[in-house]
Order: sequence, then structure tokens, then C-alpha cells
Amino acid sequence: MNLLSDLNSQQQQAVSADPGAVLVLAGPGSGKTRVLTYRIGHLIVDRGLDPGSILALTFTNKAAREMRNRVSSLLKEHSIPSGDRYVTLGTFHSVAARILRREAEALPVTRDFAIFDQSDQQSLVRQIMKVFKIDTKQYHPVSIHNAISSAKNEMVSADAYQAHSYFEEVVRRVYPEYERLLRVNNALDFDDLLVMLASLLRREPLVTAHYRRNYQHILVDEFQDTNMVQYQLLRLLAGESPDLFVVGDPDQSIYRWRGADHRNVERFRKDYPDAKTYLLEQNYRSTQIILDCAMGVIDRQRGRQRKQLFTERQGGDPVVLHEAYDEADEAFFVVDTITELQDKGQVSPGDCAVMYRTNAQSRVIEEAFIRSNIPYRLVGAQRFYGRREVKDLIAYLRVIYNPKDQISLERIINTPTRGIGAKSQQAFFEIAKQGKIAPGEALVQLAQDSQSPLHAVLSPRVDTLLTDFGALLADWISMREYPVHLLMNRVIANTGYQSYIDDGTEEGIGRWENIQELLSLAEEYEGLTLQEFLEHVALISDQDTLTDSQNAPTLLTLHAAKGLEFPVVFIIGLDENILPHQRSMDDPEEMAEERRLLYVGITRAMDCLFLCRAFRRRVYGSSSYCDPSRFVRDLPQQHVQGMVPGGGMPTPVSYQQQTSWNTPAPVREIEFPPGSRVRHKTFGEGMVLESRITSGDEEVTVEFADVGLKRLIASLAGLEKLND
DNA sequence: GCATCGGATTTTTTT
DNA sequence: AATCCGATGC
Repeated sequence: MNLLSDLNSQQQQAVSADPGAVLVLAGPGSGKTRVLTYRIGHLIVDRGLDPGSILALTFTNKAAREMRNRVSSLLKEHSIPSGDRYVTLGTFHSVAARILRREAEALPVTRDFAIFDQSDQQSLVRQIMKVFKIDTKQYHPVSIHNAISSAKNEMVSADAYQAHSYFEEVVRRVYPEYERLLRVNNALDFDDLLVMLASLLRREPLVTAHYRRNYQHILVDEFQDTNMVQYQLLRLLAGESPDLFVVGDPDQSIYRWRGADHRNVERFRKDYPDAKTYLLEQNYRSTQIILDCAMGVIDRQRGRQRKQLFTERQGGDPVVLHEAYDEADEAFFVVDTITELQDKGQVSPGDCAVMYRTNAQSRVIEEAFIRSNIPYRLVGAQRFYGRREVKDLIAYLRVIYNPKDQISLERIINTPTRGIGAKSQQAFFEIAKQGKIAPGEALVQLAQDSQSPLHAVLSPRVDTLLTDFGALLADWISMREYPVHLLMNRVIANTGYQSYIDDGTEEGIGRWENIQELLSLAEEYEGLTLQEFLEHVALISDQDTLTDSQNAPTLLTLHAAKGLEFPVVFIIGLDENILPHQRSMDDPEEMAEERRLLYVGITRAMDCLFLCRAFRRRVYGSSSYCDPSRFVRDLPQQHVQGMVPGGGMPTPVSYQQQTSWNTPAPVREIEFPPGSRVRHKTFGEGMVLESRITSGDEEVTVEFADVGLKRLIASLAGLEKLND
């Protein structure tokens, strides 16, 4: 049986492309994952390649898992025996971690390095700022850390970092210390996993040669979300004459804030001039009406390669726009509509999804579901792994695995409280530092060596306390090889953790339930070593927490929705300052990303799409009115039902006059409508993407051929209108 | 060393 | 409104 016969002709061409640099631009729902898995299948089945020579990279564990399953069933179908060597398939971060552990000798950390998650990274920064006496109110540790992270993603080392502002001067001071302390903790942060590997490959030609030989065929999912380091990593691994198959959709690039650079698509074309490009435009997911709405939103975007999405599912239900009174009313509409659709019998609860811009928006929706007694599932790793009690237990495990991890040790050394307060801790850490020994290791030494000089320098009380705790730690360390859940149980028992968190209140019981969930999770991953378990926990993504076990509506952010599909989709909060988010208002690039975000949301819908907004909304406590999102104006009117842009439709009288989906009548006429060509004295020629009347003047956003996006005031800029 | 109180702050999105 | 941080008092 021919493997290609399952595919449409565009897909076939991509899948069977000759080895080399291949770029597949895949519209939403066009069978992107299918093409990737079939490509792997094609390489093995039709071209007889060794599965072990194939490396496939994704962004989430979930995507990796899915692809692995699909590849293995594909191979089974074509009766390819699973040999000794498998396809290497994982996220950028997990594959990098695996390689780094193998190559640890060439690194400033040992192979047991810990992976610091975001909150560890932030507490490290906070600590440094405290030591340096930098006001954490004036400079948010979070923003300092973000600056460090973006520098790392652009591969600017601490030494090379240049400050151009006072803020950056602060960053410049913190950055080297941050790096130093990571090493002291024998830890890497997320960025390090990629940066260290890239610099290792650059430094060690032999190592690079080894991995190039090993992974001769590389495939990348969601290529538009790669950042600078990831791109460099690909180039390093791929080598001179690469077989590099990348799949992506620049229209779905929504991780700019995390360093993703959709221009990597352009870079790829430039770096591999012989690259073949394939377009996948047939959509197998949505109705034509939904696609038309999606295209209406995205076609306003700057100089992109336009894809003409089409589907065999002509027509479809109109898209419903709903204007609620406030967020509670909006939530009510969602829950009510879901109930109604269910009662009609065509929709099962699990078919529905509610998407929003910010996590904060989920609460109101959750409350509405709870009040109506409808179960729901909420996507978000933070929800579980961010819980204090979960983090505590993970911190115990991390110290057991890597006693050098001081950040985790600080978290648990007095949790539950065992009389080792801040002062004692400080003294102890100082002593350990003088003795040039990691505090975690010092604890073990205290317990195991009664002659240790450390005993003498500690006050008798603190000495006893620390020695006792060290004995516990030493005991746990001896159990490192035990199944993780047994070790965890031991820690809980030894520390009296249950009585510490479960105080009998509802909250306490909830916390204990979280611990039990963590325990059963550990049991589920029975085969994993402690190292693997910790790595899994560190590199987990929000999407990974999504299980299809229960048939209930799904609540998730638009970001988390990428790559998923649902028969019925609600997108809530289509208001100015929410979507687009307030933070994106003064940067055209960010505004463009908001637009793509909505595009991603719309294209998740298979059959029905509901777009909601609220007339007034609560922001940080106080309530205020809000305007409809500008993106609503770009929906094709003939496909939209409800409060139609440009047509006054049934709006409750009480607030009809004050709001509408319409653009308010401009004081001044728009002179440069979106789409028109203009010339600017210094910027040259460009196309107007957006035009708004603000305080009597016209504010236009123009994509210039030479200089990119600019935002201008028409009367000041002296724009000249060109005829096409 | 711990609890409590008051105050400020709230950067969407996450590997 | 809620949460998180830090300072204060016991």
C-alpha cells in the first residue's frame, strides 16, 4: 500500500519532496501534523532510512507524544518492524537537556544539573537584587529577569551585554551574578538548555560532527515560533547540506514576547536559497464561513505571504457576535448557550471550548459553570504546578536529587517549620560558603560526620536542628533510586507535611488533595527515574495538562489553544484593551500579534463560533465601560449574526445608545483607508494597514517596504497618497 | 522565629 | 478584589 495515497496533492508533494531544505507553510487545519508524521514515515518506509537518524522537534510534550504515536502506528501499518533505533522526537528543551546531560563534561555543571523553572529564576534575581541593594519596587525582578532572558535568547552573554539605559545598567549588573549563581546551584534555566547546547556545538567541532552524523534528517514543527537560539541550533545541527524539513505558519506566530521570531521563516529562505517551499491551503477543520471570518481578520496583516484557505465544507452556521452587559453576563451567555446546544442534542459538552486573552478572565467563567453545576476542565500548568504545596514537595525532590540546589533548599529548610529561621539560615549559608561547600552537602556532612568542623562554628541549638534535618536528607538521598512516589511518601511522612498543610479548613483539604494528585502523578510515571520525573515536571507545558478524559467544556487561553480544535468555540472579551491587550497598544508589531492571536482562536472552530464582548467590565476592582475590539470590524458582515459591525442590530435598549460594534462617527474623514498605498519623505513607499481617527487627527499604521511598520499622524507626517 | 497587619501593585501570553 | 511583599510587633 502506498503511504502517499492518504494525502491530498499539496500534502503529497511536501511529504515526498527530495531531501534538502524544505519549508512547508501550512494553514490552520491543513494537516500539518499529518504531513510531518507522513514525512517521517516516508523517509523510513519509502526511502529506507534508519529511524535512528531522524530528529523531530516540537514545542510541547503533547505534540511530541502525539507525533510519536502517529508515527509508530504508521510504521505498524506498513509492517516496519520497530528496530533497535527509534526516531528521536521531543521538544527543543527536552532534547537539548538530554544531549547536555550526555555531554556534561564539557559544561560548567555536572550531569545532575537541575532545571530552574520560572519562579526559581525569579527568586534568584530577587535574591541578587537584595544583595546588591537594588530597589525591587523601582525595578521589578520580573522585568529584570525578562531582560536577561531575552538577552540569552539572542545569545548575548553576560560579558557582552551592553547597557543603553539605566534600566539596562541594572540588568548588566545583575546578569553575571545570575549566571554565576545558577552555576553554583548546579542549575540551568530554560534558556540555558538551548544556549549552552548552541555554544557547545559551536565550540566543539567533534561533538557537532557526532550529532550531525547521528541526526541526518531533522524535522521541525511550529517553525514560526522558533527563536534566535533555536534557529542557530538548527543550523548547527543541520550542517552544510542539510535535510531539514520545517513546517509552520507565520500567521500563527504568537510567541514574539518569548523571543520567537517569525522572520526565521525569511531567514530560512535566505540561508537555504535552494529550499523548496510548499503551501498547504486546504482546510479540513472549519466551515467556509469560519474560514472567511479568519481570513477577514488576518488579511489586514502586513506583507505576509497570503494563503487562500479553502474547504469542501461550504457555508455553515453564521458566526454569532454577542454583546453582554458585563463579564458576569458574558459568562452567563456562554454557559447558557452551551446548555442550549446540548439540549438540542447535537453537541456534547466536551465539544465546546471557551477561549480568552488572559488567565484572569477564566474566573468569572468558572464561577458561572460552578453555579450551573456544570463540570469544566481548565487548561493551565500553573494552576497545578504553581501551587505552593506542590512546589514545596518538588523542591524536596530537587534537593534530594541535586543537593547543590540552594534555591530549593531555602524553600524547604524550614517548611514545615522546624525552628530554622531566617537568621539561622543566613548564618548557616554563610558558613557553608566559607567552607566552600554547598549548603545541601553541608547538611549531609553534619549528619554523617560528628567530627565535622562545621559543628563547632554553629550555635549548639542550630547545630542540633540542622544535624537532625541533615540526617533526614541523607536518608532520602539514599533512597534516590526508589520509585518516586515512595520517596515522596517518605518525605511527607518524615516531615509531617500533611498536618502542616491540612489544617481542616476547606483550603487545607484542597491543598492535601493537590499533594495526593502529585503522588498519583508520580505513580503514573512509575518507570521514570527521579531525574526524568523532575525534568518532566520542569518542562511541562500548559497544553500538556489537557487530557481528554472528561467530557466537559474546556477553558483555555488563546495561546494554549494553538494546535487544538473544537466543534464549538467561544472567544470572550473581544474588547479594546483586552483583545487587543492594553500592553500592545503602542507597538505595531505587538498589535499585529494580537491580530494573529484572534486568528488562531477563530481557526480552532470546526462548526460554530461565538464571539463575545461586554459593555462594561471590572478592571482591578473598579468597573468601567469598554469599546468593542477593532478586530470585529474586519469580520465579513454577511457571515456575522448578532451585533453586526456596521449594522445596528438588537441591542438591549438600556445601553443601546452608548455602545455598538460600529466605529464611532469620525470627526474627520479617513483619508488613508487601510489598503491604500502611500509615500513618505524618508520612509519611502508603503501600504496603510490601519487608520484611526484620534482626537481630530488621523493616525495611520503603515507597512513600509524598506523600514517596516510605522505609526504616524497623517497631518504631521505629510503622507502622499499613491494611485495603484 | 512566627504571625499578623498594612500597603502597594496587578507585564496577558509560557518552554 | 485579590494577592503578594515587607515590616512590625510578640
